[in-house]
Amino acid sequence: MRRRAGRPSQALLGQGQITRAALKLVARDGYKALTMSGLAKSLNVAPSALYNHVASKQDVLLLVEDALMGRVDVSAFARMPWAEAVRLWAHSYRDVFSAHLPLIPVIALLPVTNAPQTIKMYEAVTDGFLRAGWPQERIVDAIVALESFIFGSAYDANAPADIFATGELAEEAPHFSAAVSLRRNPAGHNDADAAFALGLDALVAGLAATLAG
Amino acid sequence: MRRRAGRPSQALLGQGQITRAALKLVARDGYKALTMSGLAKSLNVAPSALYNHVASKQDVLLLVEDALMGRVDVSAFARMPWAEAVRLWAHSYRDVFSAHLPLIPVIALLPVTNAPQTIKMYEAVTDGFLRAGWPQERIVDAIVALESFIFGSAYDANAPADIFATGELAEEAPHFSAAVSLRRNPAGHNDADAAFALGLDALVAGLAATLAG
DNA sequence: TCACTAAATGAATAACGTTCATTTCCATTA
DNA sequence: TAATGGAAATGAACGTTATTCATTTAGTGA
Repeated sequence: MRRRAGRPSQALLGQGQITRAALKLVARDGYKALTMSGLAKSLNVAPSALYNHVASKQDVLLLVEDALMGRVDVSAFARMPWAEAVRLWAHSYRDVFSAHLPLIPVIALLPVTNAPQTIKMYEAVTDGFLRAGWPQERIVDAIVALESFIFGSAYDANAPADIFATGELAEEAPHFSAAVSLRRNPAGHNDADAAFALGLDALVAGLAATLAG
Repeated sequence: MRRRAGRPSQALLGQGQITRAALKLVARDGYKALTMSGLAKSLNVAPSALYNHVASKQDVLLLVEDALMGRVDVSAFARMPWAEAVRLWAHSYRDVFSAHLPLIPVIALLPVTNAPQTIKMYEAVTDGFLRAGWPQERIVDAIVALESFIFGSAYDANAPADIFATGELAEEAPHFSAAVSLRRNPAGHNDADAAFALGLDALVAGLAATLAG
């Protein structure tokens, strides 16, 4: 299904073009606007034409997902101690997908086969774990644990500020309501960032202790 | 919008009935089958009749979500030390929503107002944290961090076994591929459970250290 | 020039959530 | 008893959605 090399004219569509158009569409109008019709229109093409290059809309989401994985910064693993590198990677990972929540089920549930950027990222992270002395057989579990936290935190980063407002039922949950109203964080940090930092520090410290023990 | 008390016959629909029917439908045929038409049919009613008791399908999901929150076991907080209670609660929480992935965006993004079971759960958890000596102003962040990990782990629990199969690109990620193939866990535990246990232990230990420090 | 093929088209379909005018049926009031 | 009011059910309709299919277009190689 790859496109031939020597085909100068009439080369309208391709997976690359579709991916770029989808990214642009999502950046401008969000995922609600990422429809096959809208995508086709942005490429000046009929919706059905997309199906010559892509098997389904899921396929489009996979292409977009892999492209975004290339934006996750793994460079810290090559130049920093493990704990600090994990923190920087996790922050970058969360920030990228906070703006792409609908992709999280795709990442979390679909095989990485044929997702080169995704595999590349995992390789860089694995390298960092190996250099830190992690035993091969625990590395994937550790990465999965960190990823689970990151995905959940990406959701949390998009939660409205009043998500824990108890409303009329406040009297039935006095301790929780009090804890919610006392939740105040350092200037410049919103609630989601504080919870993310707290959990990430705990997770990294706990994993380091596991490795040492 | 509450139903009157003395209305014996003709009492066809109500939020309670809708919630129960939706839970039954999902348990039998999954979330793909939870459509307004299917839900109405299971209640022997026209689809439009549902809108007399519910504003939207989102509303139905909210009702289901709150009902499920009642199934999360928080009893350990009343009878066990903090670390062990958190572990049991987290396991129960993950297990409940592993079978209800489509609800995770709903839980993570929508206010808890008018979700009594949800608020009840948070109150029980908050109580447990208070008894363990946590300062009020950190409790919500700690719960949010744990929840983020739990939601992500619920996704992971539904991932196919071959999710990390690198396929044709294995040569470009040798270290990762090796780590994936060495990922083997004790009998009776699948991969997702091992990663969940590893991360949960690390998170709990790390949070305990934060509290102590 | 002629076939072959990749790729675009436009019409069509089924399923979805949702709206709305209308009707039904019960409980209350006159 | 008869009339009234209102909650709730109906069935038809609408606008989107992803996806399919037969058909046409146009460029390439023989």
